[in-house]
Amino acid sequence: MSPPRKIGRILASPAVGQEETVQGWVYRTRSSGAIVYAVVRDSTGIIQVTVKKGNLPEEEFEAAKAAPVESSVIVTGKLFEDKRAPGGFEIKASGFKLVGGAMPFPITEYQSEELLLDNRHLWIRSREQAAVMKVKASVLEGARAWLKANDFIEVTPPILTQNACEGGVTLFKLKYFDREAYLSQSAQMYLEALIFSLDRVYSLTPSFRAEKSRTTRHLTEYWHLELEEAWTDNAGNMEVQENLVTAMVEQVLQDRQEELRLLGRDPADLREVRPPFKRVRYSQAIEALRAQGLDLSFGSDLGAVEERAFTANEKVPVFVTNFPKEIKAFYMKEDPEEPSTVKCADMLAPEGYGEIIGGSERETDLDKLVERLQALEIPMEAYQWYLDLRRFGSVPHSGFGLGIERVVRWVCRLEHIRDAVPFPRTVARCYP
RNA sequence: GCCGUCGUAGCUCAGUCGGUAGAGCGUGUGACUGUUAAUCACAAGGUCAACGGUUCGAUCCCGUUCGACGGCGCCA
Repeated sequence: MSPPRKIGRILASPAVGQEETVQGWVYRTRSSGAIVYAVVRDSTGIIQVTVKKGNLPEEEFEAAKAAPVESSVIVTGKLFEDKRAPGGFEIKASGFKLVGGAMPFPITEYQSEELLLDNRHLWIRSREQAAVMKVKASVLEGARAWLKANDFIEVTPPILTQNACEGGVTLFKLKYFDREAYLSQSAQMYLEALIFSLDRVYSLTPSFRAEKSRTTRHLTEYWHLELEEAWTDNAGNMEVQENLVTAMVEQVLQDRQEELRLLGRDPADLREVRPPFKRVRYSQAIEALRAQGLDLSFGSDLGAVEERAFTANEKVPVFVTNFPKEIKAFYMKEDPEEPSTVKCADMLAPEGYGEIIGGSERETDLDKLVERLQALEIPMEAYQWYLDLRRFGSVPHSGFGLGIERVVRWVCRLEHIRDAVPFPRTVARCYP
């Protein structure tokens, strides 16, 4: 016997008059005396089940009448087309089996953000949350498919580390037996080591940042797609970035248009995402923003306000390149054509969603690296293995890190990044 | 780290110019054979975040603490 059809399948190819079985959860019930209307949901959709007294055993009718929201049920009955039913079809129940009852569901009509976050383990049953998770799966699928097709090898760097990759960024410290260690905030240095045997590598790992950031684009734990390739300069790496992001978006467009619409994102917006993306030098960006009336000088970083102003009217991501050396990480390569800047690129999502990728060509000169580390007063002991990479057959190489949830936030038009992950970890929340 | 807003029923909120509190939703009971976040009737449900101060009297005024949310900086 074949398994019962999912609701989405039943609605996509309705077999009117045929008996169907639905395994799902009570989404909503209404009762009108001897008729109970139970809207049932599963992972694919919702359908109305009409339960009439007399059409099924008395105790099953009573069970349907009393079933609270989110009770799990198995319903059997024939499918009918009916304009009065939400979605246009309904199942007239000949059987209604209560599998698991439910307490009064804490999430009802109007709810505060706090309650929804406290009850995240239940809130993820909502259609919006489910849609986001499906889009995210397609983003990851699209990324992996493109990377495989382009000869990037997935590697598995450690999460426990003793390296503070970017100096300034705060780390989660933990006890590692009788020593200290940190949760990784970036796999970059490990990926740099791996290119010497594998050439083109990437990793998909959680990254952890103990930043006390209260914003709509920061998580303390997020999924980080990092990539490193040997024999490539910053310009070549930017092509990888725009092609990869385009592939992610294309996969979403292929699989998840219905979910996008549910979330309020018009798929047509995303069809405009194609390489090449616009490239703007930092100095030009500053000028353009000044022309808009913003008060900026060369050397100040682009903040949230500036990023928003710069990309508000874009439909496609934009690269900003050649940031001043002082405001960027120690491992970024100086640009010989403009030595006050480094060969780096930030990819900014359109519509003001902000940075989704930070990438650069890496400094290969050992002395310059040491100099930068000293200037920033970064303790050198933990970096000896990293400096070794410049001592043994150093090659030009470039790479970047991409925040998966930031991409999902943009693609799904989410107000807050925490909705791009089922159980968000932020500065104020580590539960549930 | 900085700035701001909020905490009253299970939930969303109103309210008390300082005299111990109300609505809607949800829940319970009953009615209803075509509902669309159904409707109608009745009922239960409160240490007004915690602690301290002022006061005859504080949920309300003042202070402290805790919690939550929003924004900045920093980043992906």
